[in-house]
Amino acid sequence: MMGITRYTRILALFDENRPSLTVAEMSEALETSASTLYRLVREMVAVEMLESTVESHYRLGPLFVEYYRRIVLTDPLIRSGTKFLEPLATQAGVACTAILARLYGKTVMCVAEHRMPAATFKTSYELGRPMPLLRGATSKAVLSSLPKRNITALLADKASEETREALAASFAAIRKFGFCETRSEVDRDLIGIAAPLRNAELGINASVSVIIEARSLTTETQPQIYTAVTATARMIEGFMAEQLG
Amino acid sequence: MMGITRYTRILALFDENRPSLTVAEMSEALETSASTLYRLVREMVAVEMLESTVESHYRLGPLFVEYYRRIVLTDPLIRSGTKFLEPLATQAGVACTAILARLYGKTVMCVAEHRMPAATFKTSYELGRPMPLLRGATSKAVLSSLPKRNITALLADKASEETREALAASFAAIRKFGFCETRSEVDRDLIGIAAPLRNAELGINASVSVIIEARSLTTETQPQIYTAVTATARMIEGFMAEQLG
DNA sequence: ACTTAATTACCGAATATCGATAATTATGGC
DNA sequence: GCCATAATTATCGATATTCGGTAATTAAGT
Repeated sequence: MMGITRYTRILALFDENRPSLTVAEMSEALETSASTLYRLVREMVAVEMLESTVESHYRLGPLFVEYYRRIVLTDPLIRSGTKFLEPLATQAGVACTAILARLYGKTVMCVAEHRMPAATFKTSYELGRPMPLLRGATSKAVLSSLPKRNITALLADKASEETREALAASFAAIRKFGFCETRSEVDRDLIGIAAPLRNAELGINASVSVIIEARSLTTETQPQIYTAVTATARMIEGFMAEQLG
Repeated sequence: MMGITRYTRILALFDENRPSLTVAEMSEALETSASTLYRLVREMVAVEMLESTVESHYRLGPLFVEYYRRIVLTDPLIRSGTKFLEPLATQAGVACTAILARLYGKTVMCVAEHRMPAATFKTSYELGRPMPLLRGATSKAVLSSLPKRNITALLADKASEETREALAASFAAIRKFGFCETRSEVDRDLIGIAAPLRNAELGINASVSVIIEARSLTTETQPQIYTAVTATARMIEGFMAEQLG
């Protein structure tokens, strides 16, 4: 075993379906001696990546809440964009969830969201959940504004020649119209409408989107939603630029 | 250098005042060779604890957003309690911030909050920020419901003999009345009103509080606030107990 | 394209890790 | 509160990894 993966292998065991584990369970899952795991777990508890709880189980610890807070306080996109999500949802004029997502290394992730009480449907885009790169308006809008070489690097192992060309065409369309709309690409009967958002100086490639039910999109609501999304994107970009100082 | 602290020392450099650093800056701050730091940073970028950004700076990465999500989805307290914060704030009937905090190892930390739009004042209790153990209604309420031996262990190195006795008395009072009220102990001219909250089977020791401005607490508003806080605590405990299955 | 800075590769000495076993400390049941 | 049992920590030698200096490579800015 080597490096930081000693620890991240352990962390990866904890998720929605497995909120807590014993050392014996980790030992089994990772095929590593209990002796070693007790030592690693002890280190992780000391730095609060894990916490010891009842019945010799361990859980994720407060370090993650603390560093999430640090990200919220320091990330230029989150700082500039979060406050516009509620107004965007209102302006859209239909039951929707407004989200802010960004490219983070090789994944697109939702970093802030505002769910209207009326938006009762369930979306896959959830705060902190890594999303597919090539499906959904949110992801496509992010990629569309990337320099070509970054796109090729990202897609190198992901897409065939033809899908790559299809994607290039759709990215060109997004750049032309200023937004992207997809239907049922991520969740059945849901539509995503997203506008790209970037700041080259800060190295941020992102998008702002609204997710609505397919039946909410009519010739009447359409223009209002498109305008709201693209206008919000420009606004957030403006605020990010101000933050440079 | 040894163990996990190799990595956490680096993470600790990132905060509100230092959103991003170069390897040279880390090298300076940690008195470690750039050669070593480049290797460690590379590992951390690979697991998304850090992300590489413009001008050879590095930032905190998406792993923390992802694991924060996992905590939100799995922590019994957060799952049971968050939805009661908004009703609590409304029931309190004055401009307030409602928070859910818990003992996490050796620190009390706010794990969920609901700020009323009318609550314009600034509080030190913020999501993810470690709080002092011995000051403020929120922390005291958490400690008051702890078994005596745990309290002594926690206070071992923190308090003198006399403060320990004073604390023991205040904890007894909290247990008797079911809630705790402090004034200007954490933030000047702010009052915290907190009720303890625990579930022994889940090993959770927590509290639910409202923070208000001192002038909001009158003989008229008082009973309503006390009732709302203590009733909410009972309710959340009930929901946590249900989650055991 | 060219210059400079950033990042990775390489390598020997020093150090930490692994995991089996033994010792200690919590924990749960009376 | 005491005892049995499980959980956790300590020990230790062989082995693998880390450190950091320097060289090679890659990326960035002009």
